[in-house]
Amino acid sequence: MKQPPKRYLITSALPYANGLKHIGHLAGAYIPADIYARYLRSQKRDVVFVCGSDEHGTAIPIQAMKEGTTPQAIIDKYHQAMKEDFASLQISFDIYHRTSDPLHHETSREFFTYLHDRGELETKETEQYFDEGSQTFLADRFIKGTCPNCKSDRAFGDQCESCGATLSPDELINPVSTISGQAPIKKKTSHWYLPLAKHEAFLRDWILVQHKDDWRPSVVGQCKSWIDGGLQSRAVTRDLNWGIKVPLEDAEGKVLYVWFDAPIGYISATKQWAINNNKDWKPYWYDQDTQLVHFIGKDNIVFHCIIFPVMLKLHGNILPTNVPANEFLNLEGDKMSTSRNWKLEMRDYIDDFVNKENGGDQCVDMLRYYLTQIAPESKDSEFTWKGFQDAVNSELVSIFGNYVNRTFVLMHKLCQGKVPKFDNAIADEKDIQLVKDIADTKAKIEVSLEQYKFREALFDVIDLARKGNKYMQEKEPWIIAKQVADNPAAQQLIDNCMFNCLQLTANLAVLINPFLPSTAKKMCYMMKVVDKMLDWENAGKLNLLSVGYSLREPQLLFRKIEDEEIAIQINKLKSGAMEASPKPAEITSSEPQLKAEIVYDDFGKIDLKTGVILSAQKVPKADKLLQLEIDLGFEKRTILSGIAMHFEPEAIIGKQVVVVANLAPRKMRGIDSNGMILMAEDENGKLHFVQPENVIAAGSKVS
RNA sequence: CGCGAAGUAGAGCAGCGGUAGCUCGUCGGGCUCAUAACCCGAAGGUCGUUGGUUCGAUCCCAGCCUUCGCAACCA
Repeated sequence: MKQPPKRYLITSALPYANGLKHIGHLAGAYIPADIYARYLRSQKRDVVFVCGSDEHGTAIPIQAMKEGTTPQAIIDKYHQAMKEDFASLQISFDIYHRTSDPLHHETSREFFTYLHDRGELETKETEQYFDEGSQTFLADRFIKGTCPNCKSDRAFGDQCESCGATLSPDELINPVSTISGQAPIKKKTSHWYLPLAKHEAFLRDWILVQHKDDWRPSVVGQCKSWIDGGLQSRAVTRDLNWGIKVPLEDAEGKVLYVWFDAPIGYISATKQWAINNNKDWKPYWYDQDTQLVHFIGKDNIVFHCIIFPVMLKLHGNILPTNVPANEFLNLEGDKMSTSRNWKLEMRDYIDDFVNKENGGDQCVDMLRYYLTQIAPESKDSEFTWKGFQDAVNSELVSIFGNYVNRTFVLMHKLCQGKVPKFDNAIADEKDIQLVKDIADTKAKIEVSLEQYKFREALFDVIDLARKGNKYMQEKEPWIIAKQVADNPAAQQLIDNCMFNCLQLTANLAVLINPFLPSTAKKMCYMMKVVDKMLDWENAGKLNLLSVGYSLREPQLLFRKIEDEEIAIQINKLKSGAMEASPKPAEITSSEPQLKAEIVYDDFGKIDLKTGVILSAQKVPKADKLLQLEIDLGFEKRTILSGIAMHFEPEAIIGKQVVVVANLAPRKMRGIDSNGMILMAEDENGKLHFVQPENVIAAGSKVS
């Protein structure tokens, strides 16, 4: 067995301060990290658990524009809100910092300067859109235009809002600055880049060889994919006036790119924590005997496994020991989405459950329980309200809560509310087995947690309660109680059983503590023991409650979730999504989406001809494209059409079509396309050929 | 298209070369200390698909299909 490391540094992904976070974030990066941190603390390990708000980047000023306020107001608002939500859900950060803090700015600038001075960064000059009105370079998101794909005018420099296509600013037709409304000009700008390719050998060895077996397969797999795909240099600066100023003389108007400064936030958070607690932060980032673990979602793998480690290596820091990235959590059968309002925010749950009269800490633990139980550790998983109800009612309440409750009730009834004596002389196999089960469970949980298998570990805790229920059922002390009047010696059988049941209850408190801290606390209260009993080393012991010690009356650990409650939630989710989704029928009726009026001459420029499809085949390396051979009567030509998703190549041979015959040739996927086929799209997005009513000669004029 | 991950009972997952397991749900029985609960039992799967390697494959190999993801807002 390896020696445990001297200290642990645990990080959760820095949440971006442009909105509230949902339960997917919670399940992916915060609850697992919190469980891990609490587990290590209960073992008295040296552990620091850091997080904070990520407050730079283009999206913050955009959110400010949306809300009609300043970027500073936005980050203040969301930083505060997120901090509160995490506290409500008892995520036990040792510090929740923020990247707008001066200490972080200073740390990031030092980091950049360190790499820059050692020549680890390169500069490149590129042309980017520049808005003369506001005298700023435009981030992708600040450029609006017509989508080359669907012709909608709701396209931005990064993505089309209408068809969802990923775009680059250069692809936009008629780009316009969203700041000034003017057309932007191209202007040269230079930026600093991190040349990742130089570190390929290091990454290969470190990830694909050294961590081949102890990192999650999906993490290693993705890294391999990126490394094999060729590592591109990545810009570490941007032209923006929101962020950390680049600490160089000739860098006016440039800031560090948000992904560069955000992970450094882990370091500055550690520094701030050290200041607050009079500690030294350096060993946590420089001493090889520190275990650094990043808890993130799968979308963040590239930053935490490739880019940030390269930065850390160049800067002389330690590298992460593991990056247990989680997959995604879906909600009631669909992906979570802010724009479609299909989501459950942490705040919603807090308001609807935790802050309700029958809520409180038990509801925090219920959510922590369910989210851990369905954590998307190896593949995407799904949150459903019915699943939440089932998990709480049939596992937390019926198995765990009920075990504790029946133990307490019985102890008060049959043992005068005191911890009875255990007589070894009459111990039987079942007693021995129970003791063994406790020790085994502890060992099993330790193994699971060391491997970041939280779901399995939690299952084993509940399973131990299940075994407790079974033990009690088999011992039937309530039956034996009826014999005591005739045979006083039988009381010892009851005492033995209740002694074990009570010690098991104490053990359950220790084991459940990392997962459901409030529940563990409540159990301590009932057992009249101090929180120190929850130290991990106490798991497996059978003397946690002393003989003769009188315990409190039981209180229920969890309440049931009623059908109405989940019905309300499901309704809320669905009606929220309805409001967010634009109703297609209304749009078409209220604002007929017509383009600007044209004159006949404009139309006359278009030469439409009928044609017949002679052959069709899929274009390699393209999802949507079919390569068509069209007979136009006077000539045959090759036309590419983006209809592969709708038609099988074989099925459309011989079809009549209408072709824009004088469209300028355009190269797609290396093949020249000479014209365009007219298609009609129905309300379902399905495509239909536009064709003459009867079969007519190829090459006929259409007007 | 390519790359990564995943496809096992109604749901959620485990197994990863030797005649399919767990939890929840369903059905039946038992019990009654307990938040109408707990305990026991049963039903339910041609382990995505097609080939191959093997004495033997859910597990190894190859092809295919489906789902999710794939670098600059996003766990």
